[in-house]
Amino acid sequence: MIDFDQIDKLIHEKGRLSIMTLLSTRGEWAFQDLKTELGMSDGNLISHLRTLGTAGYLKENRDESGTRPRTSYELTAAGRKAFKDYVEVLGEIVKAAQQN
Amino acid sequence: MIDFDQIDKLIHEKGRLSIMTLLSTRGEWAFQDLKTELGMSDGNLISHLRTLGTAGYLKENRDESGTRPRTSYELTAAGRKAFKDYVEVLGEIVKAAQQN
DNA sequence: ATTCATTACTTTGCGCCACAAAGTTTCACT
DNA sequence: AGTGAAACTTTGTGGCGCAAAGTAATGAAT
Repeated sequence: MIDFDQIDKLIHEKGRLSIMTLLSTRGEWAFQDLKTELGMSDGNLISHLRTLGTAGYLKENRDESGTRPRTSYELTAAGRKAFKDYVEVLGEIVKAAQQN
Repeated sequence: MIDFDQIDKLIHEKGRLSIMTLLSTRGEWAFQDLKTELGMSDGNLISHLRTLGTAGYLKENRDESGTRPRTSYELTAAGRKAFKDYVEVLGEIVKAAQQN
């Protein structure tokens, strides 16, 4: 049987799942780009980013050099690993569902 | 891009996802069997079943013939369809994640 | 020069809901 | 008769997703 308990609750949520997926497919994302791409409100987005950051799944890179500060985000090694493990479970579910 | 908005929130939750997966792979499940298999508390399990039932994703079959009542659950056509759609999105995420 | 808009966030607050614990009822066994 | 367990149901609470409003700092318009 699939071990549903090993589903990472931090990742298994629409908002954070979409963030993790984006970050896993492209190296770095600026806050505004994430917001535009995902259509999330500022508050919602930052709270999810903070949750993932606290978990050690991503790190923020604040760029003060330009005229405006720009914060961008990328996955840490731990984040990449956690996402990989999570996706593995998804794969099992997909496989199980196809056998009916 | 993957359309995360089409992720069905009713299904996208550990407890209900595990229920839907079980029901999709085998025809009928009794309450007790689900409980044993998933290791969920009675209250949690029934509340999820109720949520899925209200959504029209499953129907309960109450069997009064035996010495004790036994309620078992199975997916409706709508439930099967919803789960199929949900799994499709999962498949896209898995595919996207493998391309890094 | 000063208002207005926009970027780039942060803080606050509400409302829902996952989950467990406790309650209920019906049967079985001694 | 009394204990125990199966088969649920109800209740309560803590946590969290989400949006709306707030803040600060820059840039454009008049």
